[in-house]
Amino acid sequence: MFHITRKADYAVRGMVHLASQPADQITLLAEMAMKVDVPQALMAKIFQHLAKVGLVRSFRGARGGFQLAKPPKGITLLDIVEAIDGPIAMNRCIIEEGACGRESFCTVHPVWKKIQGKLRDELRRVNLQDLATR
Amino acid sequence: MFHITRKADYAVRGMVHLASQPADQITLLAEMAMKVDVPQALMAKIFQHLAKVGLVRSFRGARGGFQLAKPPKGITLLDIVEAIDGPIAMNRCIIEEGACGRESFCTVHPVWKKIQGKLRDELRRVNLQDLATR
DNA sequence: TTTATTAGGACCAAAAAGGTCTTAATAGAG
DNA sequence: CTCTATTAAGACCTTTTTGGTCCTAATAAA
Repeated sequence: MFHITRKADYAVRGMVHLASQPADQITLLAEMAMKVDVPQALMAKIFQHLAKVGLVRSFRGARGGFQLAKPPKGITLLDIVEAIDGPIAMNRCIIEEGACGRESFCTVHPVWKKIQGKLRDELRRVNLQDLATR
Repeated sequence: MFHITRKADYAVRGMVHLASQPADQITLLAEMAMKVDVPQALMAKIFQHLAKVGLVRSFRGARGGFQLAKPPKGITLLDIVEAIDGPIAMNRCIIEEGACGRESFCTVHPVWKKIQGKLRDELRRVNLQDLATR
């Protein structure tokens, strides 16, 4: 239908929550999941991945949890959404090189490309500081 | 992953093809499907639907086929994509009213709304005349 | 009446989305 | 050193969506 996935939405929710906490605080997965209304096991998956790509830091063991890896201002909606959903593309043909075979003459191709550029720009313009509720 | 569906892509291809033909010509489904490299049975489904929503006219029986229902300039990418994929929405919460329960306080909600507005504007800005190869 | 062609709907397979569960690793507290 | 709290990793599952086929009916022209 054309929208970000629920996982990406959940990721954004969680990140906004982290951004709303004191910068050096380590937040429990359980608490975060509960606060933003996401199944904890799924939130775990999502944040494991965000940790792997370097958007958050994770700490294991007792007193463990998550915190932002950068100041909120340095993390954009685009970062989060693409970390979870993969690169934003208006159409398959833009990412899967040669998957279409019509690029050479297709008049729509460059249009998709341009629009997707603008969309990414918009998402890049919004950062976690803008979204934090503190 | 965040892109229009293949059906929407196929629809656009077909519509561009129609726009590239003389205005009053009736184009065979089989020809159109072949020319733009789409399975004919699927193309049939897609154009049946485009006919139902009034973007194309269809003619049954011998010498039947399809033609645009309006001048190419009056049909936009947004028209076609939304006819097939449904309304464009950055996030579920924007269309499925009350499906989220967080709208009242969610700081991201209005952001999704704004960005999706811009995206729709961009898609509305491109019409079939721009895309026709004639 | 025959033939060409779209309409409609049932049906199906593959992929993606959304989510759970189990086990391992690890860090801190006693 | 051991126990406990907590994330990591990955297997696994269910539901929904996507992409597609096929058959039968309607219809228009020759």
